[in-house]
Amino acid sequence: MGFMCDFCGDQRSMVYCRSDAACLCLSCDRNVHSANALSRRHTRTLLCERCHLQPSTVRCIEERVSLCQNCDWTGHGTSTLASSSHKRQTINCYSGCPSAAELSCIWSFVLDVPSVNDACEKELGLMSIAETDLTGAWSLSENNAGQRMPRSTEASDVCSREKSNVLVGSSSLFGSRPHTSDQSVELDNVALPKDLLRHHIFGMQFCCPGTKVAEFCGEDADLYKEFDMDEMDLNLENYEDLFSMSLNHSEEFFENGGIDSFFEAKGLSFEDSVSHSAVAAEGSSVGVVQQMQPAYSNGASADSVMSTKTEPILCFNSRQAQSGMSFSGLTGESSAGDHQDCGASSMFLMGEPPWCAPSTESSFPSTDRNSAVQRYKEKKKTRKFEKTVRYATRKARADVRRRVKGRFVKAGEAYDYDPLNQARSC
DNA sequence: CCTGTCTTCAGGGCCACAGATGGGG
DNA sequence: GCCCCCATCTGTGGCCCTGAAGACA
Repeated sequence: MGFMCDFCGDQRSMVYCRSDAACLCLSCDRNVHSANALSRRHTRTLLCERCHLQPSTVRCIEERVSLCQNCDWTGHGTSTLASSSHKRQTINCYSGCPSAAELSCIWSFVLDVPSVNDACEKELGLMSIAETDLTGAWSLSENNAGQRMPRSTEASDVCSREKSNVLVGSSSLFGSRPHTSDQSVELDNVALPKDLLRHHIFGMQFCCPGTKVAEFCGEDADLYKEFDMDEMDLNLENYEDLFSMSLNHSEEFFENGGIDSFFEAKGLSFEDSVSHSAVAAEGSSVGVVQQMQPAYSNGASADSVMSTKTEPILCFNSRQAQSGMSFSGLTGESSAGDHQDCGASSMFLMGEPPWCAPSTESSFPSTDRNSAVQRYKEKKKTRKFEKTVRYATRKARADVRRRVKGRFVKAGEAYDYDPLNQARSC
């Protein structure tokens, strides 16, 4: 790894692929990762512009430089440094083969770099995307209180902030960024790049077996093929059971207690989205899909965001759901490592981000963060780790089997616990 | 600040037995 | 190739034990 692209050795390296442990220029990144479905799943992020060795996790807005955790910590971590108050923005990973326009949406600052801009236009080309009416039932969660991210941008810059929120994206919509449920931002009020939004929408639909890209995308279908996640093995055992519900019945669904009750009835664990990523899904008012899609399949281009050994446990933000059926994130028992793949988002889960020195230099309100951490801990405490039962018959038998101190006993022998009678024989 | 004690929590093991699996005839 | 028989393996839930981690004096 170094300053030059590991693949061509000719161009300046711009992105870091964790899966390949390689630094690549944009053109090689696209070439290498468009080879097959598996390579498209590799998550990449910008390369640290200081050490040129590690993937960057944060961009210092003041210095206009992308930094890895180490360099960020070195440069900003000490509260005595003036730079410690620099406003920083989380950089997240992406996968698939995004166009230059999409990259510029994900990393709004990318086009600040002339070489990147040139490479984008030259190697990738800009794609024209028809306007699509996407207003309506979408809602996206804002940053978690624990996030350091776009809060650092000025409040007056609503558009850019929301752009960052949503698009920094692979981990905003796709990724592992935690969020709180009570901080929703309606897209109606936000100027979102619609092309990328379409990716989120259709990318999710792609992953739904049987869904035809063309049905939704029309002549733009090709554009979204790169985000096609048909190959993904979702292994969602309760898929049909969960999502066979038609959106036509969504009103009844919510009247009956919404998603909480639904998950309870299904025997699935339900986690607050605090611990999970924000993944948008279609609202009923979009009126395109007839069935709800498994939100976590929307990992679509985020693929490796949930490095996808995921139990069929979905995270669903009920409040968002009630306000228009917008899904929020999910994965099952995402490990910290899973989140780390996507940059700093996991740090909220794991504790203090490197740049979040326990002092006041952060622009983020500590009370919000503390409350978010508190909520997360409470949720974690009460979280139910459901396990998958492979053989229902064995479970049924075990459920009625008599025991002594929790151990099964032979039929007819003395027992101290009978699941059927809750009685003791001795 | 260090040390010892207590509490809390997570993870693994144990048990019987029906069903799954694989080998041999 | 197909069928049958037999031995072995697997997985199921509740309780207990143990070690790690945190809280507290």
